[in-house]
Amino acid sequence: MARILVEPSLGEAAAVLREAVGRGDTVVLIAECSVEYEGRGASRLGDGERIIIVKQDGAFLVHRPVGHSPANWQPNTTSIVVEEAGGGIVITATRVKPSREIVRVRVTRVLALYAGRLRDTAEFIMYLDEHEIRDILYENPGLIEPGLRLVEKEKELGEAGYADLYGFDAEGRPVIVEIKRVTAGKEAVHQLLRYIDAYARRYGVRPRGIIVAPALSAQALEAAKRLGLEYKRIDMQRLWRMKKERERRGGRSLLDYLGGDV
Amino acid sequence: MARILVEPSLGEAAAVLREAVGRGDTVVLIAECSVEYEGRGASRLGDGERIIIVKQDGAFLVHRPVGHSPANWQPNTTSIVVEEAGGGIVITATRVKPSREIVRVRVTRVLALYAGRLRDTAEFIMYLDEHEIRDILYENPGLIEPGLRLVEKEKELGEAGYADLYGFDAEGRPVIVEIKRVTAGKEAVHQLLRYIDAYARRYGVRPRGIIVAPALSAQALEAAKRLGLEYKRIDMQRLWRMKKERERRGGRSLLDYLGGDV
DNA sequence: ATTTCAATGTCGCCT
DNA sequence: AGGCGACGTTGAAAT
Repeated sequence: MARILVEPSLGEAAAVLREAVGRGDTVVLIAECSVEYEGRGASRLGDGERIIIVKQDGAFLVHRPVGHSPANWQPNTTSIVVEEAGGGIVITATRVKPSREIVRVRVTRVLALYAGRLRDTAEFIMYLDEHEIRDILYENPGLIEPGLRLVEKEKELGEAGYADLYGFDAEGRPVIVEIKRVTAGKEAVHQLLRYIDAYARRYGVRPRGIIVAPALSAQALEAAKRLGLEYKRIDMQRLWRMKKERERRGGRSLLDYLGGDV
Repeated sequence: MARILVEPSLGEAAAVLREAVGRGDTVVLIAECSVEYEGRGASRLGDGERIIIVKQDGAFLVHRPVGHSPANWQPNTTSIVVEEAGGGIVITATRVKPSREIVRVRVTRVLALYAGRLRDTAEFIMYLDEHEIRDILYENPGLIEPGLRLVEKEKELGEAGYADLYGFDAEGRPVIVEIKRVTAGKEAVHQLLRYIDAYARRYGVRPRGIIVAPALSAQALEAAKRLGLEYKRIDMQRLWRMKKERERRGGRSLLDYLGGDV
């Protein structure tokens, strides 16, 4: 059964907190606290009013009243210990695995507390990540260039890594494609260059290299030009609309909707 | 004044929620909901019990009862709109800035609601980030190599970027150092290579290149060897101890305490 | 278990 | 405002 406390005493809050954590329930605290972290790095955060969350799998979060990301956290906590010490509640979340890391929260006042088991079994579905974009382009090479024939996804190129797409253009020259779903920077250019070089070393032919992205930074464009690499702009919104259209109409090819270029 | 509601009606919750959001207060909802997102990507999440947070700067989070990261979120929301529709509350968090993005939550049942203004003005201090490590190494070049003399931090190398450290070894040869505070991969090797090449082009001398990191992946080590680059392992724990020694802050670290009590 | 790469990455710094 | 690189990045997939 869920428990909700409004401005409880620290002792009361500690008791409910300890029991809930022991049962593996979700706990949400609105509380004044300070936080220390030591592990890969180290941090200190003085007193303030925050949202503290202990999840059912031991995930631990301290959120300040502003900002998207937590001030401190612990992803897969091996142990969460609740103690009363020095007129406050001390919550210690310890993780050992990749490296030993500790988050310690000292709670000095509790404004509100929720403790209970949340039921959430729904499936989370994500659309149009890079993987899906690659698949769409692989099946519709005309979106990149007329006459392009793609023969491989994730082409292995030794220590250089894996090229997103590989194929041959209308004139039979090998083509390597690097896809970015957001504005590409120069690291994308250098990544593509590594693939090109690895390919050239292995096959003795320098392939064309094409960066496919919704945009390319000025410096990256400059670098690409200088290095003989190409850039093909792709409209993600349009790709998204085409995907939805295709799903709605029941599995027709994107090529059916190709008026001109993308 | 803070408001806390326990299993309120949807109308009651909506009213409080709307008012709190309008005032720019923090709102924490424990509620059954479904979530849709469309923007750079798109996602769907069916009904389940979750923690919904609206922060004072408009940051918006939907947390499932497990996992460290939010299922859906909105970092810097331009607008948050609360509506009652179809027997539920619809919260729409819209952002326009980098690209138009919408998160829409349909709340079907509210288990608990907190709304209030949280006061948190404390400073967050982060220790041992890459910047600080660079400074420590700059002042203690012997940690990298005996006889090393460092002359510049963040050495500008044109379009290649900025090398972390630059100096000369005991024999007077130029040295470029790339620092990674976690295990370095091959992108670190290639990054260093870019600096080396840029330096060689500009000064007509090929400098030594040293990757300083707590570890180097096998492939990266292979690549470094082949490319004539060097690797110097650095013990982050030791650096941390040196830093504390240097600052003479007094008081032992959390890890020391934990090491003792286990 | 390690390595690699994408991410609705976010965040901060700097131009 | 845009580019760039770090992050206690996290997370997932592949080796």
